Amino acid sequence: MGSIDYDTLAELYRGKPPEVRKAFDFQRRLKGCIIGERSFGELKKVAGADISILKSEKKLICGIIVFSYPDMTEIERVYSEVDENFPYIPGLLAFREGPAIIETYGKLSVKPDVLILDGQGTAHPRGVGIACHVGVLLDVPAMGIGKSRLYGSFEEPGTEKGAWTPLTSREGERIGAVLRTKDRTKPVFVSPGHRIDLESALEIALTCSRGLRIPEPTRLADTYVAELKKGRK
DNA sequence: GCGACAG
DNA sequence: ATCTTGTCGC
Repeated sequence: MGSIDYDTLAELYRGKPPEVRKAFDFQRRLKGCIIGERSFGELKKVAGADISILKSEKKLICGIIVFSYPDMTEIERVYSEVDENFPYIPGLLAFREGPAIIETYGKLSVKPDVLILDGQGTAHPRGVGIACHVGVLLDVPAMGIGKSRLYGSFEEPGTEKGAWTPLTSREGERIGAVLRTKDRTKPVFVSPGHRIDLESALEIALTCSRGLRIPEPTRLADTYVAELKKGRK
């Protein structure tokens, strides 16, 4: 693993007014730890994570569900409630949701081969979206599937399921892809997080999309945390 | 200075 | 993320 230490992270999260400059420094260091190649064998388990917010309690509810791949049969689901101590700032989403996801991941008795996160991986202004951030800190293969664009330019992909176009950074680098997961619906934004390449991420995203726009892992994790939230109200 | 801006 | 009614399509 790289040289990222939790003390720096914990210190950062404690900052009352968000210390954006320190977050940027952290992302710069984290970027050097990202492995952009596929480093896992046969894909047998995938997991999806999502967050919902308990505004009154100032807490985040995180849920993670592990599925067998490619049949998408649920294997395990866990959740946790964590204090909300960082605001939502575009480009710094991982500092808000990352701690909850990391804590919840630790509760899994079955670890997935790939973790799918709601949001971007390398398709980020500094190349370190939440999928990279969480993937590196947990040292687990991770990828991001976002419902909308954060960074990068692209051409609209074809309208048929499976069609995709590259997401390009300002410097001309291919940082992700815009993928049509369902015919004639808004495409999703796929990008590598850690220990995976774009081609593998695209294949996984498409295989997990069972006729719906949002791939099963994150889609079901979303309904899971929504139910947990409802039950707490 | 003026937009853009994951969840 | 969250708020929030009806409504269009399979």
